[in-house]
Amino acid sequence: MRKNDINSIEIARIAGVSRSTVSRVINNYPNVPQATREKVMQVIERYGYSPNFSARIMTGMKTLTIGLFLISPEAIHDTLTHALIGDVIESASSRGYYVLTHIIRSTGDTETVRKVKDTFYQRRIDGGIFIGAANHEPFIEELIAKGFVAGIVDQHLEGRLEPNRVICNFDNKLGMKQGVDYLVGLGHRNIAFIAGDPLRCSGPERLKAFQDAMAAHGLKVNPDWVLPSDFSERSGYESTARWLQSIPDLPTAIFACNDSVAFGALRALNEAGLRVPDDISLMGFDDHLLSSRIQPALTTIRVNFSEMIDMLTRQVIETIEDDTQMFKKYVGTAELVIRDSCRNV
Amino acid sequence: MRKNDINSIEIARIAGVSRSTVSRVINNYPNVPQATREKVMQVIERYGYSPNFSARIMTGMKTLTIGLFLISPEAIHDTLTHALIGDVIESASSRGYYVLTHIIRSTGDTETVRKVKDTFYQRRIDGGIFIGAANHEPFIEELIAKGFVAGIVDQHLEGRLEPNRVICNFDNKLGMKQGVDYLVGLGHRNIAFIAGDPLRCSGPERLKAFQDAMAAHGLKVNPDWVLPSDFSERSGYESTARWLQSIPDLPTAIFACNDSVAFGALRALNEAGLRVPDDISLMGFDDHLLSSRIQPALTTIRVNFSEMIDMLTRQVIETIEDDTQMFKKYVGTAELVIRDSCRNV
DNA sequence: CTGAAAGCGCTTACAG
DNA sequence: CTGAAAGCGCTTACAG
Repeated sequence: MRKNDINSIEIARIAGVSRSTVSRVINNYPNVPQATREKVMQVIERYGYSPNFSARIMTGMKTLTIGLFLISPEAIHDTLTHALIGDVIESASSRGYYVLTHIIRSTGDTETVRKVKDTFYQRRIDGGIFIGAANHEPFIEELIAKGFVAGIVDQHLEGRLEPNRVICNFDNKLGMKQGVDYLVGLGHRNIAFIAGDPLRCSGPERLKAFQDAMAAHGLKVNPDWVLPSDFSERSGYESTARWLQSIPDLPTAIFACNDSVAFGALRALNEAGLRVPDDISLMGFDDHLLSSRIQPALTTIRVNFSEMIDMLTRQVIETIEDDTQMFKKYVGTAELVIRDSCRNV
Repeated sequence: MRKNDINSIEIARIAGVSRSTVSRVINNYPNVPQATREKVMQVIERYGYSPNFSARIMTGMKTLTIGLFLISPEAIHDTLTHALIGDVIESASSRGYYVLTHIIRSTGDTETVRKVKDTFYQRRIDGGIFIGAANHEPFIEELIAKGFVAGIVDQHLEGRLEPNRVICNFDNKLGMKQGVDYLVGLGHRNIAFIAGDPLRCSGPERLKAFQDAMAAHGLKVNPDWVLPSDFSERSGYESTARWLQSIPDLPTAIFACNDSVAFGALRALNEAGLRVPDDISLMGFDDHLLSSRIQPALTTIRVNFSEMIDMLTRQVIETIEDDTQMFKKYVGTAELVIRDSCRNV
């Protein structure tokens, strides 16, 4: 394309000052007399001049851009993920920031990881937000160690309290407790659990919280009733289908680590001729956008994603703009939402 | 933050060549002997060097980034819009491109428009995609006139066939015809229409297509039965509610310009004690993600948004990479999807 | 208060 | 095949 119409040298010449002064005006330096400022501003306005972005970055200025990196092996067709992206953009835009988004198919692909790291090293962004990463993801830790600000959804690393690490977590403990209390209150004693990705923070955390909540009622968890998944609908379906073929007797309820997995489990149950909640109760976690719309409407634990993402984005930006900030962690709320997928036994 | 660890001068020194040669290696120039290339590459690998992004841009290189600009007065909480954003990111990521997203609340805000234009002028992006713009949006036309490549969803401007203009449209004519044919086939003669935003391309286009399709059956459109909207659910609700209070008698069916508007109309109808489809039939356009899930499931015209967006993104990137490309326009498909919201009369 | 100059890190004709 | 040098457009100590 063509180069910028006009540069600061031209503006300086026309306004009858030096480039230094033009720069001072643009950057609102205090030591410029009002008269000079106005004179320069007029020329700037007249010619529609705006300083070259790359040139400014090379001198060390901020980019007013944050990166958004989605780690997802599959194409992103999940409405919840879409909403998260939208929330980050919404939140950043409202603060005058751009969002540079990229999907990371696999963190094992060195080429991709290199490109993402370069985004930071080359200062295309002032900071980044990571969604879907493993609890311990080496390249993210490397970036944090180098001092870049990183916002991470769903992470818990003991003792890592760097000021440039911004965390936002789910209240898995509270959520699981509410869910289990509710199921037990309905008379359930035999409850299966579909666990999430063991590498992600909420995978083991939700499982542990489930076990603890069960134990609080003096109930123990049958190891054969803990199924694996990776938080995806597909894995929920496959895992449940396989499990149904292998077990001698059924629990009265299934608690899924999230709603997507519950959707998959529901499908597998239906295909096996089991009806929810008549034959078996099903409980989710997250309150996915579709949870109120499926048949039967899913009883679940509501997480306020919009609020969490907005908070995370806001704090990432604050940390970028003020490097005296401390380590920050936000924990979202968890609230039982009773619908139609669980019944009395 | 801190500056890049190492620069091309260092690499050159260590490899025992000049910066020119390092640059030639990085950019895969042919005139570098294999031995030299390997020697330099080794040093680059060893030090994890990658050339500074801003510096490269200043010399006129591509940014491998496209802008995505969403024009929307309201906060974006619509799942369809979220999906569109996801599709652009998905499509661009798969081609190695980053997406810089920004929401434009109002094209009347000169400050915002200025910032968006600067994104192009300052070469932060190689091209942009616009969603939700008016059919004729001055600042977009200005960018196209300056030679920037712009991908636009839903635009038709007679005779504007610049090679850097990439268009993707809906087949409004075919869609409306299918919808009207279906309704007429069910016995409907009196059909109301909720029109879309008159400034957007598909607003007047769908209305015209509706009128033409009706005329083809010898039916004329009652002017009192053409309601306004701006394509939003809210406007569909408000417009329908107001209209219901003012009209002496009801049509047997309502054709909404899109599904969001249909959702709003449905709510207004329900609140007025009218049931769909028993008391009145309702038809949408787009096949929104929720259309199959609402009560009653909405009969509508399916548009393959994912495919449209993927095509648009792809062609924008192709146009960026090869400036000998011609003007391109893609028209999506339109297909009747029969569900439960229309009945025989 | 203000200008001349250095510096940011590349790429690309140009000359050899 | 390769290097020295110009150029991209800013900002920011520095000196006055």
